[in-house]
Amino acid sequence: MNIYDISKQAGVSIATVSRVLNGSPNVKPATRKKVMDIIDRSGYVPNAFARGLGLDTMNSIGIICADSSDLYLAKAVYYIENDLRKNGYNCILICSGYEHKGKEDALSRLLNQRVDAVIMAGSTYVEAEPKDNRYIMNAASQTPVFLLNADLDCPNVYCTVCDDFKAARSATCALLNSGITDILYLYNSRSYSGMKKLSGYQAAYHMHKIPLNADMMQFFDGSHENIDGVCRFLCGLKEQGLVFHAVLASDDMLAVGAVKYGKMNHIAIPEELSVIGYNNSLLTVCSDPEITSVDNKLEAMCSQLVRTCIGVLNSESMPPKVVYQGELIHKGTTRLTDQQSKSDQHKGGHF
Amino acid sequence: MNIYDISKQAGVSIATVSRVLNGSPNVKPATRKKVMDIIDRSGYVPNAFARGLGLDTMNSIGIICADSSDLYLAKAVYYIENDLRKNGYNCILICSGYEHKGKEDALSRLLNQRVDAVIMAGSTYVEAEPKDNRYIMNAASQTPVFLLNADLDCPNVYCTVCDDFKAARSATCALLNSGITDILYLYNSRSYSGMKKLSGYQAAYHMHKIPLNADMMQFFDGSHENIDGVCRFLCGLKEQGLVFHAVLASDDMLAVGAVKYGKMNHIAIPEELSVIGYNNSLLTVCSDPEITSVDNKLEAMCSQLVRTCIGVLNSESMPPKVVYQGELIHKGTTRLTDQQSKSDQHKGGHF
DNA sequence: TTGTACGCGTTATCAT
DNA sequence: ATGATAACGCGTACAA
Repeated sequence: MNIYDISKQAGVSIATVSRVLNGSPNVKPATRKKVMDIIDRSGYVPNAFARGLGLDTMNSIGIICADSSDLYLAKAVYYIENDLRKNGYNCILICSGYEHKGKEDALSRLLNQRVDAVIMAGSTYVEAEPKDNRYIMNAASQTPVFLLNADLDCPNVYCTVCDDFKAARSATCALLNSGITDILYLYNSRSYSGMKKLSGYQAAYHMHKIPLNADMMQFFDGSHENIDGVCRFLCGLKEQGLVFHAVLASDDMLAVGAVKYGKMNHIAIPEELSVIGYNNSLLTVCSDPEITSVDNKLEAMCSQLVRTCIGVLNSESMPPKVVYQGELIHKGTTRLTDQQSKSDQHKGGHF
Repeated sequence: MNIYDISKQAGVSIATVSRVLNGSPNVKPATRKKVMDIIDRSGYVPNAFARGLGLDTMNSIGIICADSSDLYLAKAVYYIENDLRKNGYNCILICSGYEHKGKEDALSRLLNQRVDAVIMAGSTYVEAEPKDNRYIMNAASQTPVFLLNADLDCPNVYCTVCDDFKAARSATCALLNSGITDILYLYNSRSYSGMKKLSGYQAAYHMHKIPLNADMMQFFDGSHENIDGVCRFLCGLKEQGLVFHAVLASDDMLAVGAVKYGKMNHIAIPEELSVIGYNNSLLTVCSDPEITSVDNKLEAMCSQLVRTCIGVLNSESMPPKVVYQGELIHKGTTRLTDQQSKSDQHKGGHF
C-alpha cells in the first residue's frame, strides 16, 4: 500500500492524497472525505522512510546516558521521553557506559541515524580535559546537543544544570552550623558535577574558617550498586582511626551505605552520626531512618531541557544555559533546622 | 555530501562507491583504496533515510515498557538495549504507562516508524480479556513482537517468561515449611504475572492442605514508589485485627514497606515477622535487614529475548516461548534453609 | 482546486 | 570489474 494505490482508488492524483494526509486547506471537502474514506478503510500509513528522505527528518531525538538502569538516569530518561513524545518526537536510547569510547560511539551512531537532536544525560559527559569534549563540539556542528547536568560552552550546545557547588556547600554548612565539624565527604565520581560538589564542600569549610583535612574527602571506587562495599569501606576508615560525625555523600547510594555502616557499628543516627545523600531518590525512603538528601529538581530540569530542545528545533532563540538550585530535604538522618541551612544560602554569594 | 560527490571525486560511478561501502568483493583493490581514501578524507556517511527507503529497514527496534524509571523495567531496558546494540540495532524507547490507550498508541507509533521488531517489557502487556490483546496480535501480523514476562499464544509473538507461579509457590512453601502458616500475600498488580504469583501462593496452601483466608491476600492500590503508603496500609490491617507472621510481596518495594512496618511496630524481623520480596532488586540491599527475595533471572531472560529476536530477524526458527525458573535468594528477613525450599520445588510438579 | 513531474540518496539489476 | 538506470514512496513547486 502506497500513496499511488490510494490515489488510484480515490480517482485523484498523489498530490491530492498528500495534501489530505498533511492537512492542507486547499482541498475540496468532498474530495477530502472521499480520500479519507479510502485511507481509513485500507489502513494506509505513509512510509516513514520515504517521508524521512524527503523531509530530512524522522522526528526522532537521541538520548545518551551512561546507564539507563541507574536510579537517577532512569528517571531522567523517563521524564525526557515523556516530554519529547508529547511533542511528537521519538527517542532513540543509547547507553554509552562510563568510558570515553562508548560515549563517542553512541554519539556517532546517533548522528549517522540523522536524529534531529542529541540529549546527553549525566554529568559524566563533560570531562576535565578540553580535548575529551571535542567529540561533543564536533557533533554540535551538525546537530543541536542538549546536556543535562553538564556544562560546556560551545555553539549549538545547550546546558541545563543544577548548581551542585551551591547545593553541596549549603548541605555542608547546614552540618557545620549544627556543630558538626568532622564531616566525611564521600564521593564516587570525578565528573564535572562530582568536582563541583567537592568544591562546594570545601567552600563551606573556608566560609567557616575551618581547615580542611584531606583524609575527610574519600573517593569510593566501586559499582553504583555496591552498597555493601560502601559499608565495608567506611568500616575500614574507622578502623584506620578516622573520626567523623557526619557523612555527606555525592549520591544516595553512598548515603545508604553510610547508614548501614552506622547500624553495623551501633552508632546512633542521627544522634552520633548525621548522613546526607544526594539526588533525593527512592533509596532515601527505603532506608531506615529515611535519609536527608539534596533534591536537585530533576523533573523540572528535564522539562526545561525538552522545552529548550523543542524551541531550538523550531528555530526560536533559546538560552544556552539554564541553572537550577538544589534543595536540602530534611528527613531522618540529620537534626538540622531549615533556618540554619537557609541562612547559609544567602551568605557566600561571593563564591 | 552524497554518493554522487564521492563518485565524481573518485572518478568512478556511484555503483562502485556503493559496492565499496557495502564491502562487495567485486571491486579491484586499487579502486577500493582510491574510493576509501576519498570517503575517509571527506568524512562521508551514507544517508540513513535513503538507505532505509531502499532496504526497508533502518535497523531499529522498538522497546515499549510502562515506566522506564521503574527499577525492574529500567534494568530490563538496559540489558535489552545493550544486547541489541551489540547486534547492530538501535532502540526506540516508548514509555506507555499502565493504561490501555497508552499501550496501543506506543505500538502504533512504532509500527509507523517501521521498526524491525517490537519488544514489550513487562507483564502488564497481556491482559485477562482476550480482546484487550487484539492490538498486539494485529501488530504481530506486520512485525515480530517479543514479550518479556508476558505470555500470548499468537503467530509471530515470542514470549520469554519466568514461571512466577512456581516461584511464588516455592516462596510460600518455604515459609509454610518453616512453620509460619499466617502469611500475608501483598500485591499491587493484577497483570498476567501478578495473577500467576497469587495462584502460586494459593497453590502452596492447597499443597499443604491449609485453608486459604481471603483477608490474607491484600491488594495495595498505590504508586510504585509509595513505600510509606505500604507501611501505613499494613498498619491499618494490623489495627483491624489481622494477624500475620510473614509477608510475601509481589514486588520488592512492597517488601521494603513491610520491613518498615515491622520496625515501626517493634516487631522483630525475622524472628516475629518474615518478609519475602520479589525481583531481588537494589531495594533488597538498601533495607536493613536485607530482604529475602525471588530472583527472576532478568538478565538471562533479556539476553534470551534478544537472541530470539535476532534469530527471528535472520529468519531462523526460534521457540515461541522460553520459560525461566525463579530462585529464592535468602537474606536477612527470613530464617529458612535452602533444603526446605528446594524440596518444595520438586513436589507439586502436578500443577 | 487539482495534476504533473522532479528531487531526495540509496541499493539493486542488468548490461558491458 | 564497472557503469547506467530503475526502483523505493513521499513532498512539493509549478502548471493548469
